[in-house]
Amino acid sequence: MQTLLSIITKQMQDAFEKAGYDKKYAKVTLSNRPDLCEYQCNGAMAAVKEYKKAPIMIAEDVVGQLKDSVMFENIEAVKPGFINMKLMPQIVSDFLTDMKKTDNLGIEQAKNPKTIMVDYGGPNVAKPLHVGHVRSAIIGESVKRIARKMGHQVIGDIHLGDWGYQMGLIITELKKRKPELPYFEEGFTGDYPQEAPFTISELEEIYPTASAYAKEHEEYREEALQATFLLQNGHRGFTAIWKHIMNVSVTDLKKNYKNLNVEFDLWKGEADAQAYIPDMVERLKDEGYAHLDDGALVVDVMEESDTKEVPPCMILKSDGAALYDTTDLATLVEREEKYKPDEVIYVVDKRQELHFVQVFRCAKKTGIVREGVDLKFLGFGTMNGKDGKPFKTREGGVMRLENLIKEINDEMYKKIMDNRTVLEEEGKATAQMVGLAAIKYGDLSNQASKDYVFDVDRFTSFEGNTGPYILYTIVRIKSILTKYTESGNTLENISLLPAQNDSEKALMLEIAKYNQIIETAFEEIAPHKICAYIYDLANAFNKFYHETKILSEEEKDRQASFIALISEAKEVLEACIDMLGFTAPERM
RNA sequence: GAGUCUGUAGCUCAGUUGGAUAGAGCAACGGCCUUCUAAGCCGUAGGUCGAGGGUUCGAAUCCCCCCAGGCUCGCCA
Repeated sequence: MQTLLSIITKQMQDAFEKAGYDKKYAKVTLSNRPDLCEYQCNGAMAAVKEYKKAPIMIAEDVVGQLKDSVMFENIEAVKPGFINMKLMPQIVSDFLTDMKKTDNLGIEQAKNPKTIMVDYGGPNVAKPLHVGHVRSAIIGESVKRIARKMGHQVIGDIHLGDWGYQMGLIITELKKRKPELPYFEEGFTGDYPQEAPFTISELEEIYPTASAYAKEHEEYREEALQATFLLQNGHRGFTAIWKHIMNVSVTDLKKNYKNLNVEFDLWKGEADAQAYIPDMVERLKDEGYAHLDDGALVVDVMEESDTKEVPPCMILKSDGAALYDTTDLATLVEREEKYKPDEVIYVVDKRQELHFVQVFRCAKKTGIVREGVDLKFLGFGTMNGKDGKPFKTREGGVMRLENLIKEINDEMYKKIMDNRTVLEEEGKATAQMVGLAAIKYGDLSNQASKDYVFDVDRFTSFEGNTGPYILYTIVRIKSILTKYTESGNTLENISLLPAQNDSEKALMLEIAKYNQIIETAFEEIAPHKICAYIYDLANAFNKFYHETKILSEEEKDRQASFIALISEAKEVLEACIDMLGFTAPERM
């Protein structure tokens, strides 16, 4: 259904035209002076140049056309030329009633659904997830859910880093430790063991050890590079090890992402792109896009409008090896072939922007993607500690995601047990839900592209603009609804009456913004706008809650209307947090 | 050096794309629980929107120039 804003704008456009002005000036916005009005139009001032009239006169002409409209409780032209509007309570309550009747709380489904791929710029296997991975997962998950809510088909791909030098390092270190394993036996033709020769915790230790050792020892490094080369060229034993690494890692990653309530449709990685590289390289050469420069095979991607030097996109190193430009391009080849996406959104660290500029230009220039495919870079900022520097543990190491989550959950559990008397089991489960909300809301409420400060103390304090505050609001509503039905009432067939006071109307107006907000959040790929919205909505509810005694209301129709109202508020809040990627408990 | 992003209350952040008196939260101070969860609500205080210039009826927002900081700048990913 239409947004409330567009319904009002339509009225305003008619009024502008009837009054003899161009309707392009009839843009209506939310009021920035809630003390004066609910909606405003500033078009009269913009129209001054064209009509050479005082803005207040234009505004009055327009208002004259709307004086008798059933839509407005009050509409007036003010000082320089503002048009201030207050809606009839009936209009607002009717809008909410209509909204409730739709499947999606009024969100218009895309007429031509797009296929959108979300690339999470994947973590490397064999390395534990750390805080750096959390943003990509959280933001990507939310972007995915928002797009789905709008009716698009979305495919999330974790895009693992599973095909580089790191693999060679692990193989080399494993050979050093357990040379007797059959993977290292020349000419071995039997079956390799089913079971991996390491556990996840061993794997997580092997990689950093090997990496550090290689920096100090030249011949070890050479061996690792050689192992990488052999793996990439199909060495049987190494491929078997690689599969073990993948199995062990992916199992562990799945567990971790599950704790974050993050899901991927595809668990593809760089290795999957490998098969597409040779043909792609051949084609780029044959069709004259690629040329040799300093021994490396590159595609120029400079454009005339560039104010700086944009380095060419590098397809093959001078030793003939592929690198990450290559992999990302080959991945696009694969995606074109299998999924034909209309849009690909890369949710990766903003420091990789130049790399993606190169890849996008190269993909378009060489026809790797079809004409019109929208390649988007959603770069996110660094998660910093209180000192403003990249987030570290107290000891100065990299904070593992697992530990971060545990720290938050423990803190939460303590708080819950202090505040309420709940069973241990329920306390634990609630702590997880609230902890996740704290982390995700803390992240998503900032603009993705900016660095932000992850302050554990602040996030676990749970006052003010936080995820737990939102959950708390939902829990309050649930509690009332439960009590209402327990005393023999039903939630069926209750109807919403026009608001009788300011806080009730304010709550209705907030709820009514929902479809508008989600549309904007989708278009701008801006989950933080949803956070800002539900914070306002929660505030509006809590104010209403404070002023209105619902369960003791004696007039039954009025009470039912209150129930219908808060129930709809709950639906909107829950739909929003679902798009942010967390859920609310029954109690907290 | 070049490019790019950022700079808003003591701290952490918004600011509806040029509108009215720049808003929240935390921290500080004061008030509200025999009544639906006080993780809440109400109030006080806190600002030269980094500095300066320009564009116009009107600028945190657009342009120019400085200042400070972050990040990036071909064979790592």
